[in-house]
Amino acid sequence: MVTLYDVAREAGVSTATVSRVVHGQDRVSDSTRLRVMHVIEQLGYVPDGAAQSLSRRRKEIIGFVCVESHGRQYDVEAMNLLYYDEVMRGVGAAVSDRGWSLLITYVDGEPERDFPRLRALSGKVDGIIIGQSVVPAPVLAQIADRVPVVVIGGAPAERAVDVVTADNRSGSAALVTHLIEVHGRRRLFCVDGPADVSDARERRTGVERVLRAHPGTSLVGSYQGKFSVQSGVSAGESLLERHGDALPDAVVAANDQMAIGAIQALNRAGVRTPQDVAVVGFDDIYPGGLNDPPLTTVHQPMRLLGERACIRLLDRIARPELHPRAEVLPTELVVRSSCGCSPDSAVRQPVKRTRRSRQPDGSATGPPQTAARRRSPGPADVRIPEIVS
Amino acid sequence: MVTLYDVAREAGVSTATVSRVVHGQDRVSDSTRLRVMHVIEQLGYVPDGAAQSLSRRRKEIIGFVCVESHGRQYDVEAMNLLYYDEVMRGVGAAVSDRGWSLLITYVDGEPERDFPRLRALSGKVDGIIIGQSVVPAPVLAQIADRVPVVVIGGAPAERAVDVVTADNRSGSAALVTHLIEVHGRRRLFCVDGPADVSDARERRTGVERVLRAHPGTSLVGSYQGKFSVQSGVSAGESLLERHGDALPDAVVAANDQMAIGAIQALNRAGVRTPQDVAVVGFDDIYPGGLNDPPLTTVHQPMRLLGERACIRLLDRIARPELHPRAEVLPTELVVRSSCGCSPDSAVRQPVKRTRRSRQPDGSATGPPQTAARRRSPGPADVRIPEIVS
DNA sequence: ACACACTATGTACGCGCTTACACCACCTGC
DNA sequence: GCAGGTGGTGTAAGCGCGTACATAGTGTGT
Repeated sequence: MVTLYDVAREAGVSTATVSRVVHGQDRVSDSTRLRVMHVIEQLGYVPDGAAQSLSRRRKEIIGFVCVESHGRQYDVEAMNLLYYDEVMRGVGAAVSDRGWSLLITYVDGEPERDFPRLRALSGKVDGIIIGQSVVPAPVLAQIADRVPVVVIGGAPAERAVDVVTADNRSGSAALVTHLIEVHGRRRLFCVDGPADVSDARERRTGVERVLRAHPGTSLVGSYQGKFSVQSGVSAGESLLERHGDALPDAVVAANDQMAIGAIQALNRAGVRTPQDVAVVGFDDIYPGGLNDPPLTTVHQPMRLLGERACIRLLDRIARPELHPRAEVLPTELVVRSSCGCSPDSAVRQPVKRTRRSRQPDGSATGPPQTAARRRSPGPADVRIPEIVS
Repeated sequence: MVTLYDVAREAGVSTATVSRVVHGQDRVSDSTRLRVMHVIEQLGYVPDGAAQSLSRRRKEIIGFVCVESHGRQYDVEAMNLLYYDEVMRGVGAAVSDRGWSLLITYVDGEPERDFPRLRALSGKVDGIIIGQSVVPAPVLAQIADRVPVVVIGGAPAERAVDVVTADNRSGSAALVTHLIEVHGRRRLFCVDGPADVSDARERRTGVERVLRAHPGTSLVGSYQGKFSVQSGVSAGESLLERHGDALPDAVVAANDQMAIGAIQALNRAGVRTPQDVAVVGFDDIYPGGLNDPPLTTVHQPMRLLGERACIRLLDRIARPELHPRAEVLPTELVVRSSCGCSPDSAVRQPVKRTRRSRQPDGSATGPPQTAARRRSPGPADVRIPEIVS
């Protein structure tokens, strides 16, 4: 292994000078610089990351905690992972823009294993990004006590850590408004997410609010799923069993996976989507557009979520005295066919904030600049046309 | 920040003893151990990763290089990433089983940016896993000169680095054999992958070998795509344009994305799959099963690929004197409907090695034990039934 | 009673790098 | 001619941890 000392000796300078050349900030005479650079090239010197971290007292690494459904359930749950993959890419992009690195840790929901893992992680990074409800709150608190933590998803004012989340409530409200006002749907069925996931609760709240504002509409029933395709299938079966005689005219699932599962179950029973029952999802994962029928859903800006979380985290690392904040990112309504719209009228429509949530620090965070700047061009900016259902 | 010294002072012992307690390997008296552990708990001590790495002369981190299509093309290419996400999860699982960590680096094909990034990466990890053709060979060679490197994918005997790959040739051969023998297809069209990706070349070779063995069959034409959905659409359009008067009866795409794209293009022109033209893919990415019609394809064991690559890498790190080897993992034929089979007869069938490839070290590597052990239960083990086309 | 083995613990150095500080040579202005 | 810069470079003290080696303490056999 080639070290700084080897380079220094070979170039006839001190280690300090080599270090200065490597980082190019301090003044070094041109002749010395050239000589040192030549030796570096020739010897193939690459600085040791561990030594740099130790010396700088900063590792320039951030940790990302990923959920991992192990073993048997893996295939069934596969799509659940799509969400985190997307977020991670956002984090990855933001991180490498700044020359930092990304350390991944997988947890599988087994506290015996997960806690030591996260604990060890906190000694290897300068900050951690984690999905909401990936680990229990007390564990999170212990970790957050050691290094800055940003939580992705969840209700804005939830915790004493930074939160970056999508505007779940407005998103599902927009979706239900579309079902009611454009397609005249009246009798809804909710496929909810797990009770301990506040994203899921927020989405349900959005539904209820719209229902309350529209006389003549009602919630026929609901089913609590687990965000998996399989639980969507179960939801569909439960729906058929309990309300087979008087089906609702729309199913609102708390995520795309469950919507896809529900469509499959209905389909098998001869109930057609969207003719008999409209079905909508949430998140806008990739396969949703490939589904038959293509899924109408709410786009959650997963990549941006990751980017913002990363930026927020780096900010906290640079200035630890800052108070935790929440940042709520806008969503988009993605109209495809499973709501009853014709395939031709596929559009994406930005969802406006229905109501500003209170922030932990009392301020109301608007959409960050990058939201608009980074949003992909094209369909997103198309105005919503007259939709013929 | 709480250090080893703080713990030692507080517990009234030396740092050596604390270190021994933390790692639990050397003998320490029970009373001392308990006292130290209590102090550790109380102070919330977590060892500093950088210091450990430096001191041990081993970072216990492995690097994974991920491709990242930036900007505009992002949405279109999205599915391309599914492959690496899956592989990465395999690597992640193997890595954390052993208590090591995973450091992710994204490259975007811009050598100016990529090379310094990889160079820096090599100073932060003990070894690197990278997809074939992610970076040019010379760059790879430079990196491999510094730390052990395992390449995922590619022809077995390709390089002076370790390779872990799926049996592309046998896989595509099995697919084409199925099309010919079960469905009586005779006139094929190939949608190839990029010329510099040897996975793609291998698949094409598999097709040709089967064609040669079956008199009366022929290759009507081919199109060179880029592995993206969009290029699959282009392939379909090109096919219609050039062979519209006498369509082939089957399209063999080098990956699922292009197969999906081709189906879309054919569909728009009123050509039905599989009635008019059968279309098959390769890889078995998740959305393929959701496609309309569900895609017949070859399952590439992406997760296992990641696991094996990781194990191989750790082996190389532990014993650097080992020679590079290639490991070829078996594939499975996944029969769904796009080949012409009925939806009910969906099966997965292990693909046997058609011919052993020569290995760099002269040995012929059979499927590793874990291949069979880890393969998910259920459909994979079902015998292939009589298929009615 | 003494040499020896064995266990429990402490001392101190090195891992490779950064950086505060010291130093030297040379220049400027009075 | 000399104080006071200023630019270029070297010296050396850590950063937090692991561990080889030294040491103290406690048996064991003769």
